[in-house]
Amino acid sequence: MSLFLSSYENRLDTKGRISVPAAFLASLSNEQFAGVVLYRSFTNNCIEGLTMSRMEQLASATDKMGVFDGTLDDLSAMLFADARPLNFDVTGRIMIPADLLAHAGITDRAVFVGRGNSFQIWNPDAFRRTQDAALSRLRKSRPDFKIG
Amino acid sequence: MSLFLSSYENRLDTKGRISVPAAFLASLSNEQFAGVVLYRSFTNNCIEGLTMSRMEQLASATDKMGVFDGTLDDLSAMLFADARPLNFDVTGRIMIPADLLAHAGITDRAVFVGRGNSFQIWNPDAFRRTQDAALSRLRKSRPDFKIG
DNA sequence: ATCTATCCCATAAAATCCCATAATATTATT
DNA sequence: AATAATATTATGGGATTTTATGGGATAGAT
Repeated sequence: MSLFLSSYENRLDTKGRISVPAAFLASLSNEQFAGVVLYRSFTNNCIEGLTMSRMEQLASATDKMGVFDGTLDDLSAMLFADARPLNFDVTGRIMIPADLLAHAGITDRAVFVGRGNSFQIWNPDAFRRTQDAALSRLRKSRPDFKIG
Repeated sequence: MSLFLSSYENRLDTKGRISVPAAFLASLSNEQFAGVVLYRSFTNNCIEGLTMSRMEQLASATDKMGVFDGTLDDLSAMLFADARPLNFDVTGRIMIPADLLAHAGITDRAVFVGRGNSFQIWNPDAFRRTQDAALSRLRKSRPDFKIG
């Protein structure tokens, strides 16, 4: 599966539609379901996004674990109940449900944020704030960190 | 995987394109993704470059966590959000996004600097300065280390 | 009938293709 | 070793395609 990388800011039109970035569409092109699955993040004021096949992976993972782990069971129950499968239209746009937009504080613009195997959708200002906070946290905790 | 070695200074054209050095293209020729992944260096005023397969390694390493609670390591979250996958054009050029150029202070020329498994892209003057500084640091710490 | 979602098409901006040419390096020839 | 011939690499620019976005028309639900 190809990764979700980078961040793309797009606009919601008057009908509430927003273009899924072309790079993300490419990552989703070999999925059988022509769309994405969205749900409210449990930890942030943002929307979480997954592919349908990843959703299915989660289902089979909880099948095995759920009986032994109460917390996991609660979480997955919540996730499945909350999840919204959304089809792309012909030009690759989706309509994000109003309650998700409200949860993320999104009105007219939104950022699609790559997270590797998943992605998030943020209010642009909120995202910038969180990124800055994460960066200074990183600099404080590992001032000498190296990548690669 | 073959290494990124040596440094090559190239010019950005009016459209913002720059040729990836032929030696680096050769190092990337057996990658499935015909391009590179760039991101702002967190520690220097330069751009970091990786192969896509290296990015995928990182993704599978972080895949274990964060499936349910959305928690990723700050570092990998930053990386995924910041990483720019850039395809080569037919002649082996890329377009470096404007914000990366700004971060590295690059206008019309840039140096591709080999770093073994990764590489960096620098403003030529800034690179020379850091190289000189590193060299004199080395000479100070080991007074018997002589070149030329 | 009114709202809402989806299809369909239009358009502007930006990215990419494709070909041409300049610069450099490499090889062959004397 | 010097020079010519050739291949490789870097760069420039017009033409084409992709991408994000806007909006009218159609169909289905309430």
